[in-house]
Formats: sequence, structure tokens, C-alpha cells
Amino acid sequence: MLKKERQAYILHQVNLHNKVLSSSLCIDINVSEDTIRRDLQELAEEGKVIKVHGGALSHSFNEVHFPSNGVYSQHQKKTIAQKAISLIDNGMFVLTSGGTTILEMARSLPPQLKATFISGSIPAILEYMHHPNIDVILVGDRISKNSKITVGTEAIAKIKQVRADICFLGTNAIDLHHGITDNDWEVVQLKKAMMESSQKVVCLAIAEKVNTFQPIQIAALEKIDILITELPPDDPVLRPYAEAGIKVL
Amino acid sequence: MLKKERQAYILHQVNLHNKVLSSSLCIDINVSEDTIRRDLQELAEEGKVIKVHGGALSHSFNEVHFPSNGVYSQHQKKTIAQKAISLIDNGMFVLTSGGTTILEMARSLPPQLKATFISGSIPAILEYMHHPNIDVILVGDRISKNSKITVGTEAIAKIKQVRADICFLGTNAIDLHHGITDNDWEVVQLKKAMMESSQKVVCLAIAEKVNTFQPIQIAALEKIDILITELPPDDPVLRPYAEAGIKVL
DNA sequence: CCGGTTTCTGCGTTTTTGTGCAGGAATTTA
DNA sequence: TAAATTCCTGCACAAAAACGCAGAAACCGG
Repeated sequence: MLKKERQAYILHQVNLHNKVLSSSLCIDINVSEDTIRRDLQELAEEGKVIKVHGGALSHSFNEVHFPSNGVYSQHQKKTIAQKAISLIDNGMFVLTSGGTTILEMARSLPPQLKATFISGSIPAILEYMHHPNIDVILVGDRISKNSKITVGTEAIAKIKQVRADICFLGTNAIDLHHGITDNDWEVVQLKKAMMESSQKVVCLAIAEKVNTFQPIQIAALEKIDILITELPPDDPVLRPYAEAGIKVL
Repeated sequence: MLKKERQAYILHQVNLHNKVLSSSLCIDINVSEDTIRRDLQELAEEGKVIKVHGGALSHSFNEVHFPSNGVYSQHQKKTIAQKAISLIDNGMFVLTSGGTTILEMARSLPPQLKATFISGSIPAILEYMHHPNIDVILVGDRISKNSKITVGTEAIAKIKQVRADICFLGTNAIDLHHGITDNDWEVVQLKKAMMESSQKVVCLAIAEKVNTFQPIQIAALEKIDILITELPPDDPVLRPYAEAGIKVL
């Protein structure tokens, strides 16, 4: 069998099934694994397949277009993300809400981190999926198109079954009187459930949102364990929160 | 034997078998390998064949190689998508699996369609989410990074609770003996559940996948109500399926 | 018919290409 | 952490290609 012919066959298989194992290929066409590996390598260099350990993947399937740009206050959110990540250890169960700050965190997770992330936020899930070592649990239910997150009783029931180590909430508004607040009733229900299911509750908020409030309360300040903003922990704006017993990072 | 005559013969062979080995040719026409090689070279320069190490390939062989848009067989899949969409009416509950064919269908849904779509496939969900009038139910559980779909007992249990009107399966392999088959155990479990929960089962498969099979069976042919390919319904390849009682579109 | 030229073909040698194998490194899995 | 795959590197060997060359056939104008 000719080399080109073989490669065409491989490419065909990959496109048909979206993936292919080198072991099965070398039985199929009866050549050594080395030959297959070299073929896959060439095809990968030409950009026709994606080579992975043990085989190859179709290019088309793996390219999920994700809108990574144009995030509001991206720099601040990156700072917040870094602080948040320092709270995550290997083996942890992590609950996260949606929101661009969470998204930024998801993108910044170190590749060697092994943990389990649970979320109903589609954009966040997309990011977690790209991570090599993270197990992803998706919370199902009806999808709210506005917030791109699953909402509803099913979702809440599922979250309540979880016993997570830590929970990260992208926070829309936080102040001393009202605690954390939001403007979407369904999302509020969800976040409440998330807080109940976690040992530790972490709020991520850019400084702009500190000392603002929204119509619906998620929880009082006392329920929050840690508050993360892009400001240094000793910033005067944050002083009252620290005094209220919240650990400020 | 004249040179022209020889080249005509070679060209004929190439077009007939899509490939040709210089070694077999030189036994065939009883000339030295050099002569054959020179002939092939000329034919290649004229663009009539593609010369490779050890022989030559027909041009058609190589043309199918890589569609620039990224999705393999996109045109066929668009055709399939159109046929599939004709089965969906307003108000229906629709279950869908994952796969690029389903994705193509999701992209082609008419904007005025009002229906409820249920799926665990992340790429499909992304498409449904962009649709103005569709309610989207996401099936939750652990995410399989390979197939970008939720798998596991929770997902299966949720699907079994559903009573969908119709179920669209992206099909990896279908043949008369084995029915529909696949190579990912978890995905198979999921598809089984989907079939059980639906009034009507529709298989979407490009013609290439018809009359092929994979290691694990999803269901026997009898369980399928409708089969959609890009071919016209009366294509001889599909005749046996129609005779087996499947409605072929 | 005849030199001279061009084209075609085959042969021997040198290069290049393709393939498999052995070992050790790296990565995955139990 | 240990065992098992899989991957990579260098190597050897075989097949094929490239190259130069020479003999043979065809072609051609006188």
C-alpha cells in the first residue's frame, strides 16, 4: 500500500469518526505502529488532524469557537482570577457560578491542576473542558439565554446534592447592608443553593461593584467567607468587610 | 509498444483503479522501471496523475482531501439537516445527540421555529442557545471531553424521565446486520436511553457510514423509524433499509 | 541512401525515501 | 508508586528515484 494512499485512508477515518486509535489503524492496514505514528505526525504538521496520545482527532470537531476577547475590565479580572486560583488545591470539588470574572478564572487555571469543577454556566464549562486535568460536571436543566446558565428546580436540586469544598461566585453587587445581591431571580436561587452546598464561599467582585446593590438578595455578608477584588487587601474600601469578619484577599 | 500507447494504457489503469504501482506496470508492459517512471513524470507534469513514491494516484483520489471550511462533508450534512428539519413542528419536544451532523442541523433551524430541544452535547447546546425561539434543556452530568457530551448515570436517568416527540441521532455506523453501532460505550448508553424516551427515532448518517459497523451496538434496525442520508430516498444503497420497514428520506 | 540530429530506452551508480526494529524517555493508568 | 503504553531517536535495510551515459531507433534534409 502506498504511503499517500494510507494517509488518505487515515484522514478519511478521522473525518468519519472524529477520532482514531493508532493501534486499531495499524491492525487495519497491517503496518507497524511506527509507520502509523509517522503518518499521523505528517498529517498533523499539515494541519489535517490533531495528534494526541494514542491516536488522532478530527480538526473540525475540536475547534469550538469561544469569544475570549472584549471582556470588560479584563486586567482587573485577571488579577482577581490569580488570587482565586491560589485557593484551589488538587483534588478539590469546586462549584462555580457564571459571569466573566469566573470565566477569566477558568482560563487562568494552571494546566497541572487536578480538580473537579461543577457548574451550570455554559461559557465556564467550555473553558473547563479545554483543561487537560480537570473533571467537569455539568449541572443540567433549562438554559437561561440571558445568563447562559442552567436554571430551574432541577438544577437547584442537583446542586444541593453536592458537597463541594469551595464555591466561587461571580458577584454583581455587594455592600455592607444588603450583603450580596443580584437582579435575576433564577440566578439568585441558584447561587443560594451553591452557597449552601459548599464548605467555603468565595465572592469575586471588581472594585466597581463593591458598595453597590441590586434588588434581590442572595445572602447576608456573614455567609461569605472570602472576598476577592483586584485591590490590595488593605485598601480602605475593603476595611469594613474585613471588620465584618470576611477574609479579604 | 509506442510511448503514447503506453501512456494511454497507464492513464487508463490509473483512472480505473485510482492508483497504480510502477512495479506492476513495468511487469505489465514489459519495460524497465525507468521508462515507467519517466512516463509517470510526464503525465504528472501534464496534471493527469499524481506521482507518489512507488507509483501514481488518480487526481480524484486526492481532491477530496481537505475541505477549506473545516467541516468534513459539509454539503452532504447540510442536505441531511434540511430533511431532518422538515420533521420538526412547532411545540415539539426534540431530543438530540451530538456529532457534526446534528450540529449542522442545529445551525439550520429556521428562526421562527418554536420548540423545546433537549441535549447533553455542548456544541449543539451552543447552537440552540443562539436561536431566538427555542427552549433549551441541558442534560447534566460528567462531561466526556472526547465527545463533548454529558455522560453517566445521571444523564441517562434524566433522559429516561423525558417523553420526547422525536429523537435525532447522529449515527456513526449503520448496517443491516448490526443495526446502529458506535465505539464509545458511554455514548452508546446515552443513545439507547434517548431512543427509549422518544416516540420517533430518526437516524442521520452520511452515505459513507451506511453499511459500516463499529464494535458496540446501540439498537437493532427495527428500533429505527426514519433514516436520513444525503442520497435520494430511492438510491439502491438504501433499498434494503426501506424493505426492512424503515422510512427513508 | 546517408550522415547528422533528436528521441527513446535500458543500465549502473548514487541519493533519497519508506519501513521496521531496538532502546530509552515520557506519559498514562491502575 | 509501579506497570504498561506510547513516543521518540537513531539505525539498518530495502525499495524507489535521480542522474549520467550509451546504444538503438526514428527522423530529416540533402
